[in-house]
Amino acid sequence: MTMPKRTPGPKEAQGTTLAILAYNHLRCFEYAIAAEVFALKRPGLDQWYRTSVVAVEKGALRGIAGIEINAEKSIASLDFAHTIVVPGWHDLENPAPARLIRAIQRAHARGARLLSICSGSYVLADAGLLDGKRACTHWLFTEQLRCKFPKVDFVNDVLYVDEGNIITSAGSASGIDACLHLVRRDFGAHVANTVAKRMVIAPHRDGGQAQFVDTPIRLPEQRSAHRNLNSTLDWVRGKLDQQIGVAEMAQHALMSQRTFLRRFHESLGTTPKLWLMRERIARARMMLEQTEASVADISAQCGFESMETFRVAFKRIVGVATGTYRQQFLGLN
DNA sequence: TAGAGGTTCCGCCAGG
DNA sequence: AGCCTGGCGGAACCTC
Repeated sequence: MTMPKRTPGPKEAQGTTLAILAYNHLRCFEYAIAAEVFALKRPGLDQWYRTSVVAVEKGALRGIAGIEINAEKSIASLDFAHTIVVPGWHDLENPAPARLIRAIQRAHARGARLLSICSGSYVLADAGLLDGKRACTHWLFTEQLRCKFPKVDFVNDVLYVDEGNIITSAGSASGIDACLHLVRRDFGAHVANTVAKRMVIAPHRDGGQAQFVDTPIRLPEQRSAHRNLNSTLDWVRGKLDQQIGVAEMAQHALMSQRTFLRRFHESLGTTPKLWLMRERIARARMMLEQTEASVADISAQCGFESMETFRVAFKRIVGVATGTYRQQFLGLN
């Protein structure tokens, strides 16, 4: 995943009208991801998205595998949506209808946010909204879309790309990561974690889809290495307040440092240091949201050697300063 | 902001 | 021959 260019924080949730597009040949899994995250009632929360399904074509819509969808709203309602979710488009040779493209362009022009899942980025690229921006799509389609839209910087080593008002996600399930990212932006890490917990998934995955491309079946000894790695990650998570180096992690995983780095990258698509930094920052976000601890205390409890290091790392990864982040979160409640 | 010192990452290569 | 592992060295990065 990439660093968000802009992380406006929970205040952004003031505009919570969200539209999920539905069309014939709809990819139901991606549609269901958005419905599960955004449309499900969250009784414990004061604020949540007001979600509706918007039909691109008239009449009952047919998703893949024979599912029929009767959407309550039409394209005209997109003019009132603060956020529009575009599930995977069914056919890269067959562009989205001009009415939809125009509605999406209008929405973007007035500042609405767009989130695409999988090949949904084709629709956004076709609308010209990704020109000059980084974006991603399913790794199967990356080359095709690069040729079709040379002005778009399609990357294939991430789960999603946050370009502020436009978020594009990679292959199908990475839509979950992108949707949770948006929830995190709007309502904070605690709410995003709660949603993830209810869905029984990890609140945040590191690495990209590169790790899923042509991955061979693991040999028994590799599975054993994978188990060691998981156990080491749990071990590290249990002592985030302490200084841990790659050498110690490798020792715990019963591997040489060099092999540990290889296994780590194969499994998580990132480096131990970067992973550890994100784990520390994730804990810091939770503490900023849920406790009144000082920044100095949080810095120490999250394993940062100095407050300065903590502040710089937090700003780099989250996009805003610690104080601003806390203020924005408290301002929501 | 610059620079020193430490750490991490990765390409290369030899050995099993 | 092909694959995996681990050591080495240098570049890049981080921290103070």
